[in-house]
Amino acid sequence: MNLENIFKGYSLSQEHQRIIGDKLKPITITKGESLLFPGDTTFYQYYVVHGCLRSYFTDTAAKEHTIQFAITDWWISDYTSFFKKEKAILQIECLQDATLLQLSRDDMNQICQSIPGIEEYFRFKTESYIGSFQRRIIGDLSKTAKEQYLDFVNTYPNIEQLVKNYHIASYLGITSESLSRIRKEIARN
Amino acid sequence: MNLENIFKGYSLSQEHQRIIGDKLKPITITKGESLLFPGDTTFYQYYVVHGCLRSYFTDTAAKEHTIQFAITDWWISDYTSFFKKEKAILQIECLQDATLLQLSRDDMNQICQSIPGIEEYFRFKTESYIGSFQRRIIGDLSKTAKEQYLDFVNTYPNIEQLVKNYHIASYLGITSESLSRIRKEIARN
DNA sequence: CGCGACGTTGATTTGCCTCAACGATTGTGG
DNA sequence: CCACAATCGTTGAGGCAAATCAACGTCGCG
Repeated sequence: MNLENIFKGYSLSQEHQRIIGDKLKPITITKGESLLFPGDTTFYQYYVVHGCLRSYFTDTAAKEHTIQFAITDWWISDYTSFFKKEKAILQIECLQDATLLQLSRDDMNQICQSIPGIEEYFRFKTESYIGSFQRRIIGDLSKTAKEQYLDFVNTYPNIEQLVKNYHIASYLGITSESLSRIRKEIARN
Repeated sequence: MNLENIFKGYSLSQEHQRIIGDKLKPITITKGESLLFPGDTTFYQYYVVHGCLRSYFTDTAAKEHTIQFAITDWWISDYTSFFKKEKAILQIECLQDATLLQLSRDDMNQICQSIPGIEEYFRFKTESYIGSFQRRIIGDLSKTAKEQYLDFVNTYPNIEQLVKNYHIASYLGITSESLSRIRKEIARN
Protein backbone atom coordinates (compact mmCIF):
# COMPACT_ATOMS: atom_id res chain seq x y z
CA MET A 1 0.00 0.00 0.00
CA ASN A 2 1.25 3.43 -0.90
CA LEU A 3 0.60 6.06 1.74
CA GLU A 4 2.11 8.86 -0.30
CA ASN A 5 -1.14 9.62 -2.06
CA ILE A 6 -2.94 10.01 1.22
CA PHE A 7 -0.41 12.03 3.16
CA LYS A 8 0.81 14.17 0.32
CA GLY A 9 3.34 16.69 1.55
CA TYR A 10 3.99 14.85 4.80
CA SER A 11 7.34 13.03 4.75
CA LEU A 12 7.01 9.87 6.79
CA SER A 13 9.80 7.58 8.02
CA GLN A 14 9.66 3.85 7.27
CA GLU A 15 8.68 3.27 10.90
CA HIS A 16 5.87 5.82 10.81
CA GLN A 17 4.57 4.43 7.52
CA ARG A 18 4.46 1.01 9.14
CA ILE A 19 2.52 2.32 12.16
CA ILE A 20 -0.04 4.06 9.95
CA GLY A 21 -0.25 1.17 7.51
CA ASP A 22 -1.16 -1.16 10.37
CA LYS A 23 -4.15 1.01 11.27
CA LEU A 24 -5.57 1.35 7.75
CA LYS A 25 -7.64 -1.71 7.04
CA PRO A 26 -8.28 -2.45 3.34
CA ILE A 27 -11.93 -3.00 2.46
CA THR A 28 -13.55 -3.95 -0.83
CA ILE A 29 -17.18 -3.21 -1.58
CA THR A 30 -19.31 -3.77 -4.66
CA LYS A 31 -21.83 -1.54 -6.39
CA GLY A 32 -25.11 -1.41 -4.54
CA GLU A 33 -23.76 -2.40 -1.15
CA SER A 34 -23.80 0.00 1.80
CA LEU A 35 -21.19 0.66 4.45
CA LEU A 36 -23.48 2.38 6.91
CA PHE A 37 -27.19 2.65 7.59
CA PRO A 38 -29.18 5.36 9.41
CA GLY A 39 -29.56 4.55 13.09
CA ASP A 40 -26.22 2.79 13.36
CA THR A 41 -23.22 4.47 14.93
CA THR A 42 -20.03 4.48 12.91
CA PHE A 43 -16.57 4.44 14.41
CA TYR A 44 -14.88 4.64 11.02
CA GLN A 45 -14.06 6.93 8.21
CA TYR A 46 -13.04 5.57 4.82
CA TYR A 47 -10.37 6.66 2.37
CA VAL A 48 -11.25 5.83 -1.24
CA VAL A 49 -8.39 4.12 -3.11
CA HIS A 50 -10.58 3.67 -6.16
CA GLY A 51 -14.29 3.40 -6.92
CA CYS A 52 -17.16 5.73 -6.06
CA LEU A 53 -19.48 6.13 -3.07
CA ARG A 54 -22.06 8.57 -1.82
CA SER A 55 -23.59 9.48 1.52
CA TYR A 56 -27.24 10.42 1.55
CA PHE A 57 -30.14 11.33 3.78
CA THR A 58 -33.66 9.93 3.34
CA ASP A 59 -36.38 12.36 4.39
CA THR A 60 -39.85 11.66 5.78
CA ALA A 61 -41.29 11.67 2.25
CA ALA A 62 -38.80 8.90 1.34
CA LYS A 63 -36.82 11.25 -0.89
CA GLU A 64 -33.07 10.82 -0.96
CA HIS A 65 -30.71 13.77 -0.61
CA THR A 66 -27.08 13.18 -1.49
CA ILE A 67 -24.73 14.92 0.93
CA GLN A 68 -21.37 13.87 -0.49
CA PHE A 69 -19.80 11.91 -3.32
CA ALA A 70 -16.40 10.31 -2.82
CA ILE A 71 -13.92 9.10 -5.43
CA THR A 72 -10.20 8.33 -5.35
CA ASP A 73 -8.34 10.26 -2.64
CA TRP A 74 -11.48 11.39 -0.81
CA TRP A 75 -12.56 10.44 2.68
CA ILE A 76 -16.17 9.65 3.49
CA SER A 77 -18.23 8.98 6.61
CA ASP A 78 -21.23 10.24 8.49
CA TYR A 79 -19.08 12.78 10.29
CA THR A 80 -21.74 13.69 12.81
CA SER A 81 -21.75 10.06 13.93
CA PHE A 82 -18.00 9.57 13.54
CA PHE A 83 -17.03 12.68 15.50
CA LYS A 84 -19.73 12.68 18.16
CA LYS A 85 -20.49 8.96 18.44
CA GLU A 86 -24.14 9.73 17.74
CA LYS A 87 -26.46 7.61 15.63
CA ALA A 88 -25.91 8.14 11.94
CA ILE A 89 -28.59 9.81 9.86
CA LEU A 90 -26.84 9.10 6.58
CA GLN A 91 -26.52 5.98 4.50
CA ILE A 92 -23.25 5.34 2.70
CA GLU A 93 -23.71 3.47 -0.55
CA CYS A 94 -21.27 2.15 -3.13
CA LEU A 95 -21.96 3.47 -6.64
CA GLN A 96 -18.95 1.86 -8.35
CA ASP A 97 -16.98 -1.15 -7.06
CA ALA A 98 -14.47 0.26 -4.65
CA THR A 99 -11.36 -0.37 -2.58
CA LEU A 100 -11.25 1.58 0.66
CA LEU A 101 -9.00 2.04 3.66
CA GLN A 102 -10.91 1.97 6.91
CA LEU A 103 -9.66 4.05 9.84
CA SER A 104 -11.25 4.07 13.28
CA ARG A 105 -11.61 7.17 15.40
CA ASP A 106 -9.44 5.64 18.12
CA ASP A 107 -6.68 4.68 15.70
CA MET A 108 -6.83 8.14 14.17
CA ASN A 109 -6.33 9.71 17.60
CA GLN A 110 -3.46 7.33 18.31
CA ILE A 111 -1.73 8.17 15.05
CA CYS A 112 -2.18 11.86 15.79
CA GLN A 113 -0.51 11.47 19.18
CA SER A 114 2.36 9.23 18.11
CA ILE A 115 3.32 10.83 14.80
CA PRO A 116 4.11 14.53 14.92
CA GLY A 117 2.48 16.60 12.23
CA ILE A 118 -0.21 14.13 11.28
CA GLU A 119 -2.81 15.75 13.48
CA GLU A 120 -2.37 18.76 11.22
CA TYR A 121 -3.37 16.63 8.24
CA PHE A 122 -6.67 15.65 9.84
CA ARG A 123 -7.32 19.10 11.24
CA PHE A 124 -6.73 20.59 7.80
CA LYS A 125 -9.10 18.07 6.29
CA THR A 126 -11.83 18.95 8.79
CA GLU A 127 -11.28 22.64 8.18
CA SER A 128 -11.56 22.08 4.44
CA TYR A 129 -14.95 20.51 4.98
CA ILE A 130 -16.11 23.68 6.67
CA GLY A 131 -15.18 25.57 3.53
CA SER A 132 -16.90 23.23 1.12
CA PHE A 133 -20.03 22.99 3.25
CA GLN A 134 -20.12 26.77 3.49
CA ARG A 135 -19.80 27.15 -0.27
CA ARG A 136 -22.59 24.64 -0.71
CA ILE A 137 -24.93 26.47 1.68
CA ILE A 138 -24.24 29.72 -0.13
CA GLY A 139 -24.96 28.01 -3.44
CA ASP A 140 -28.20 26.52 -2.15
CA LEU A 141 -29.31 29.92 -0.90
CA SER A 142 -28.29 32.13 -3.78
CA LYS A 143 -28.23 30.20 -7.04
CA THR A 144 -30.72 28.88 -9.55
CA ALA A 145 -30.84 25.17 -10.31
CA LYS A 146 -29.03 25.75 -13.60
CA GLU A 147 -26.21 27.69 -11.95
CA GLN A 148 -25.90 25.01 -9.29
CA TYR A 149 -25.61 22.32 -11.94
CA LEU A 150 -22.97 24.24 -13.89
CA ASP A 151 -21.01 24.78 -10.70
CA PHE A 152 -21.21 21.09 -9.95
CA VAL A 153 -19.90 19.91 -13.31
CA ASN A 154 -17.12 22.48 -13.16
CA THR A 155 -16.12 21.57 -9.63
CA TYR A 156 -16.52 17.79 -9.93
CA PRO A 157 -16.09 16.84 -13.62
CA ASN A 158 -14.73 13.44 -12.63
CA ILE A 159 -17.76 12.63 -10.54
CA GLU A 160 -20.34 13.72 -13.08
CA GLN A 161 -19.26 10.95 -15.44
CA LEU A 162 -19.44 8.24 -12.80
CA VAL A 163 -22.83 8.67 -11.22
CA LYS A 164 -26.45 8.57 -12.37
CA ASN A 165 -28.24 11.77 -13.21
CA TYR A 166 -30.73 11.27 -10.44
CA HIS A 167 -27.86 11.10 -7.96
CA ILE A 168 -26.67 14.48 -9.16
CA ALA A 169 -30.22 15.79 -8.98
CA SER A 170 -30.51 14.59 -5.39
CA TYR A 171 -27.24 16.37 -4.61
CA LEU A 172 -28.44 19.63 -6.18
CA GLY A 173 -31.81 19.48 -4.47
CA ILE A 174 -33.89 19.19 -7.65
CA THR A 175 -35.84 16.40 -9.35
CA SER A 176 -34.30 14.30 -12.10
CA GLU A 177 -36.94 15.69 -14.48
CA SER A 178 -35.77 19.22 -13.79
CA LEU A 179 -32.15 18.21 -14.25
CA SER A 180 -33.06 16.62 -17.57
CA ARG A 181 -34.64 19.86 -18.75
CA ILE A 182 -31.68 21.90 -17.55
CA ARG A 183 -29.26 19.66 -19.45
CA LYS A 184 -31.40 19.92 -22.55
CA GLU A 185 -31.44 23.68 -22.37
CA ILE A 186 -27.67 23.83 -21.89
CA ALA A 187 -27.16 21.48 -24.87
CA ARG A 188 -29.12 23.82 -27.13
CA ASN A 189 -26.45 26.51 -26.75
CA MET B 1 -12.17 37.98 32.53
CA ASN B 2 -13.63 34.60 33.28
CA LEU B 3 -12.37 31.84 31.04
CA GLU B 4 -14.54 29.19 32.63
CA ASN B 5 -17.46 29.90 30.34
CA ILE B 6 -15.31 29.47 27.26
CA PHE B 7 -13.37 26.37 28.23
CA LYS B 8 -16.14 24.58 30.05
CA GLY B 9 -14.98 21.18 31.20
CA TYR B 10 -11.30 22.01 30.83
CA SER B 11 -9.61 22.60 34.19
CA LEU B 12 -6.90 25.20 33.73
CA SER B 13 -4.13 26.17 36.16
CA GLN B 14 -3.63 29.80 37.14
CA GLU B 15 -0.59 29.91 34.89
CA HIS B 16 -2.46 28.48 31.90
CA GLN B 17 -5.36 30.85 32.44
CA ARG B 18 -2.89 33.72 32.40
CA ILE B 19 -1.34 32.52 29.13
CA ILE B 20 -4.70 32.21 27.45
CA GLY B 21 -6.01 35.45 28.93
CA ASP B 22 -3.05 37.31 27.43
CA LYS B 23 -3.99 36.11 23.95
CA LEU B 24 -7.69 36.97 24.10
CA LYS B 25 -8.06 40.62 23.28
CA PRO B 26 -11.31 42.27 24.43
CA ILE B 27 -13.17 44.14 21.71
CA THR B 28 -16.32 46.21 21.88
CA ILE B 29 -18.47 46.88 18.86
CA THR B 30 -21.74 48.72 18.39
CA LYS B 31 -24.84 47.86 16.41
CA GLY B 32 -24.37 48.42 12.69
CA GLU B 33 -20.58 48.21 12.71
CA SER B 34 -18.76 45.41 10.89
CA LEU B 35 -15.73 43.39 11.94
CA LEU B 36 -14.88 42.05 8.51
CA PHE B 37 -15.64 42.88 4.89
CA PRO B 38 -15.57 40.66 1.79
CA GLY B 39 -12.20 40.76 0.07
CA ASP B 40 -10.26 41.24 3.29
CA THR B 41 -8.37 38.39 4.90
CA THR B 42 -9.07 37.75 8.54
CA PHE B 43 -6.56 36.33 10.98
CA TYR B 44 -9.04 36.30 13.83
CA GLN B 45 -11.99 34.50 15.24
CA TYR B 46 -14.20 36.12 17.86
CA TYR B 47 -15.79 34.75 21.00
CA VAL B 48 -19.01 36.53 21.93
CA VAL B 49 -19.15 37.55 25.60
CA HIS B 50 -22.45 39.32 25.05
CA GLY B 51 -24.30 40.93 22.17
CA CYS B 52 -25.27 39.56 18.78
CA LEU B 53 -23.54 39.33 15.39
CA ARG B 54 -24.10 37.67 12.05
CA SER B 55 -21.96 36.66 9.11
CA TYR B 56 -23.47 36.97 5.67
CA PHE B 57 -22.77 36.63 1.98
CA THR B 58 -23.90 39.17 -0.62
CA ASP B 59 -24.67 37.60 -4.00
CA THR B 60 -24.38 39.11 -7.49
CA ALA B 61 -28.00 40.30 -7.27
CA ALA B 62 -27.06 42.21 -4.09
CA LYS B 63 -29.11 39.87 -1.94
CA GLU B 64 -27.78 39.05 1.49
CA HIS B 65 -27.63 35.48 2.77
CA THR B 66 -26.98 35.02 6.46
CA ILE B 67 -24.60 32.15 7.15
CA GLN B 68 -24.39 32.31 10.91
CA PHE B 69 -25.72 34.17 13.92
CA ALA B 70 -23.60 34.41 17.06
CA ILE B 71 -24.69 35.23 20.60
CA THR B 72 -23.09 34.71 24.01
CA ASP B 73 -20.68 31.78 24.09
CA TRP B 74 -20.50 31.37 20.30
CA TRP B 75 -17.47 31.90 18.10
CA ILE B 76 -17.74 33.66 14.76
CA SER B 77 -15.46 34.32 11.80
CA ASP B 78 -15.23 33.74 8.08
CA TYR B 79 -13.72 30.33 8.66
CA THR B 80 -12.70 29.85 5.05
CA SER B 81 -10.56 32.93 5.38
CA PHE B 82 -9.45 32.25 8.95
CA PHE B 83 -8.39 28.66 8.28
CA LYS B 84 -6.95 28.98 4.79
CA LYS B 85 -5.77 32.60 4.82
CA GLU B 86 -7.89 33.24 1.75
CA LYS B 87 -9.86 36.39 1.07
CA ALA B 88 -13.12 36.49 2.99
CA ILE B 89 -16.41 36.27 1.13
CA LEU B 90 -18.47 37.02 4.21
CA GLN B 91 -19.20 40.22 6.05
CA ILE B 92 -19.48 40.11 9.83
CA GLU B 93 -21.91 42.65 11.19
CA CYS B 94 -22.94 43.59 14.71
CA LEU B 95 -26.70 43.33 15.29
CA GLN B 96 -26.67 44.19 19.01
CA ASP B 97 -23.89 46.04 20.86
CA ALA B 98 -21.34 43.41 21.74
CA THR B 99 -18.28 42.55 23.74
CA LEU B 100 -15.98 40.06 22.06
CA LEU B 101 -12.71 38.28 22.68
CA GLN B 102 -10.46 38.32 19.64
CA LEU B 103 -8.11 35.38 19.06
CA SER B 104 -5.63 35.18 16.19
CA ARG B 105 -4.87 32.00 14.31
CA ASP B 106 -1.22 32.14 15.39
CA ASP B 107 -2.13 32.61 19.04
CA MET B 108 -4.63 29.79 18.81
CA ASN B 109 -1.93 27.48 17.47
CA GLN B 110 0.45 28.60 20.20
CA ILE B 111 -2.10 27.92 22.92
CA CYS B 112 -2.77 24.51 21.41
CA GLN B 113 0.92 23.63 21.54
CA SER B 114 1.68 24.97 24.99
CA ILE B 115 -1.42 23.89 26.89
CA PRO B 116 -2.22 20.17 26.72
CA GLY B 117 -5.83 19.34 26.00
CA ILE B 118 -6.81 22.71 24.55
CA GLU B 119 -6.29 21.62 20.98
CA GLU B 120 -9.09 19.16 21.65
CA TYR B 121 -11.39 22.06 22.50
CA PHE B 122 -10.79 23.73 19.14
CA ARG B 123 -10.89 20.45 17.22
CA PHE B 124 -14.20 19.61 18.86
CA LYS B 125 -15.53 23.02 17.97
CA THR B 126 -14.57 22.59 14.31
CA GLU B 127 -16.11 19.13 14.25
CA SER B 128 -19.33 20.52 15.71
CA TYR B 129 -19.50 22.97 12.83
CA ILE B 130 -19.44 20.06 10.41
CA GLY B 131 -22.50 18.67 12.13
CA SER B 132 -24.45 21.91 12.13
CA PHE B 133 -23.57 22.70 8.51
CA GLN B 134 -24.62 19.18 7.53
CA ARG B 135 -27.96 19.56 9.30
CA ARG B 136 -28.47 22.86 7.55
CA ILE B 137 -27.75 21.42 4.10
CA ILE B 138 -30.18 18.59 4.78
CA GLY B 139 -32.78 21.13 5.87
CA ASP B 140 -32.24 23.26 2.77
CA LEU B 141 -32.62 20.22 0.55
CA SER B 142 -35.54 18.48 2.17
CA LYS B 143 -37.76 20.95 3.97
CA THR B 144 -40.37 23.52 3.09
CA ALA B 145 -39.89 27.11 4.14
CA LYS B 146 -42.39 26.64 6.95
CA GLU B 147 -40.62 23.58 8.32
CA GLN B 148 -37.30 25.39 8.10
CA TYR B 149 -38.68 28.30 10.07
CA LEU B 150 -40.15 26.05 12.76
CA ASP B 151 -36.81 24.25 13.04
CA PHE B 152 -35.04 27.56 13.39
CA VAL B 153 -37.19 28.89 16.21
CA ASN B 154 -36.94 25.56 18.01
CA THR B 155 -33.19 25.35 17.62
CA TYR B 156 -32.36 29.01 18.24
CA PRO B 157 -35.18 30.49 20.38
CA ASN B 158 -32.75 32.97 21.95
CA ILE B 159 -31.67 34.29 18.59
CA GLU B 160 -35.15 34.68 17.14
CA GLN B 161 -35.98 37.33 19.71
CA LEU B 162 -32.84 39.34 19.05
CA VAL B 163 -32.73 39.76 15.31
CA LYS B 164 -34.93 41.28 12.64
CA ASN B 165 -37.30 39.09 10.68
CA TYR B 166 -35.52 39.84 7.44
CA HIS B 167 -32.31 38.53 8.96
CA ILE B 168 -34.05 35.28 9.76
CA ALA B 169 -35.52 35.22 6.25
CA SER B 170 -32.06 35.67 4.77
CA TYR B 171 -30.84 32.79 6.91
CA LEU B 172 -33.68 30.53 5.78
CA GLY B 173 -33.25 31.46 2.13
CA ILE B 174 -36.66 33.08 1.72
CA THR B 175 -37.93 36.63 1.38
CA SER B 176 -39.17 38.60 4.34
CA GLU B 177 -42.60 38.70 2.69
CA SER B 178 -42.72 34.92 2.62
CA LEU B 179 -41.61 34.72 6.23
CA SER B 180 -44.35 37.16 7.18
CA ARG B 181 -46.95 34.97 5.51
CA ILE B 182 -45.57 31.85 7.16
CA ARG B 183 -45.73 33.47 10.58
CA LYS B 184 -49.28 34.59 9.91
CA GLU B 185 -50.31 31.09 8.93
CA ILE B 186 -48.69 29.58 12.03
CA ALA B 187 -50.41 32.16 14.24
CA ARG B 188 -53.82 31.11 12.89
CA ASN B 189 -53.43 27.65 14.48
C1' DC C 1 -36.71 -11.68 -26.14
C1' DG C 2 -38.73 -9.32 -22.35
C1' DC C 3 -38.23 -6.87 -18.23
C1' DG C 4 -36.63 -3.28 -15.33
C1' DA C 5 -33.92 0.81 -14.76
C1' DC C 6 -33.08 5.22 -16.57
C1' DG C 7 -33.77 9.43 -18.96
C1' DT C 8 -36.89 12.40 -21.43
C1' DT C 9 -40.96 15.03 -22.53
C1' DG C 10 -45.56 17.13 -21.83
C1' DA C 11 -49.43 19.08 -19.00
C1' DT C 12 -50.63 20.91 -14.88
C1' DT C 13 -49.94 22.54 -10.18
C1' DT C 14 -47.72 24.92 -6.54
C1' DG C 15 -44.68 27.30 -3.42
C1' DC C 16 -42.26 31.11 -3.32
C1' DC C 17 -40.72 35.47 -5.58
C1' DT C 18 -41.44 40.07 -7.38
C1' DC C 19 -43.44 44.35 -7.36
C1' DA C 20 -46.29 47.59 -5.16
C1' DA C 21 -48.75 49.73 -1.56
C1' DC C 22 -49.72 50.65 3.02
C1' DG C 23 -49.96 50.49 8.34
C1' DA C 24 -47.14 50.24 12.54
C1' DT C 25 -43.24 51.17 15.02
C1' DT C 26 -39.01 53.35 16.03
C1' DG C 27 -35.88 57.00 15.96
C1' DT C 28 -34.62 61.82 15.54
C1' DG C 29 -34.32 66.72 15.24
C1' DG C 30 -36.55 70.99 16.17
C1' DC D 1 -42.50 66.51 23.74
C1' DC D 2 -44.25 66.49 19.42
C1' DA D 3 -43.74 66.11 14.23
C1' DC D 4 -41.85 63.84 10.84
C1' DA D 5 -39.00 60.51 8.48
C1' DA D 6 -37.10 56.13 8.15
C1' DT D 7 -37.36 51.42 9.06
C1' DC D 8 -39.87 47.35 9.45
C1' DG D 9 -43.56 44.14 8.90
C1' DT D 10 -47.74 43.03 6.42
C1' DT D 11 -50.90 42.32 2.64
C1' DG D 12 -52.39 41.80 -2.21
C1' DA D 13 -51.87 40.74 -7.23
C1' DG D 14 -49.47 38.56 -10.62
C1' DG D 15 -45.59 35.74 -12.40
C1' DC D 16 -42.20 32.13 -12.65
C1' DA D 17 -39.18 28.26 -11.66
C1' DA D 18 -39.41 23.89 -10.31
C1' DA D 19 -42.41 20.02 -8.56
C1' DT D 20 -45.77 16.66 -9.57
C1' DC D 21 -48.05 13.34 -12.23
C1' DA D 22 -48.14 10.64 -16.21
C1' DA D 23 -46.57 8.58 -20.39
C1' DC D 24 -43.16 6.90 -23.39
C1' DG D 25 -38.52 5.74 -25.73
C1' DT D 26 -34.12 3.55 -24.94
C1' DC D 27 -30.66 0.92 -23.12
C1' DG D 28 -28.59 -3.00 -20.68
C1' DC D 29 -29.03 -7.42 -18.90
C1' DG D 30 -30.87 -11.99 -17.28
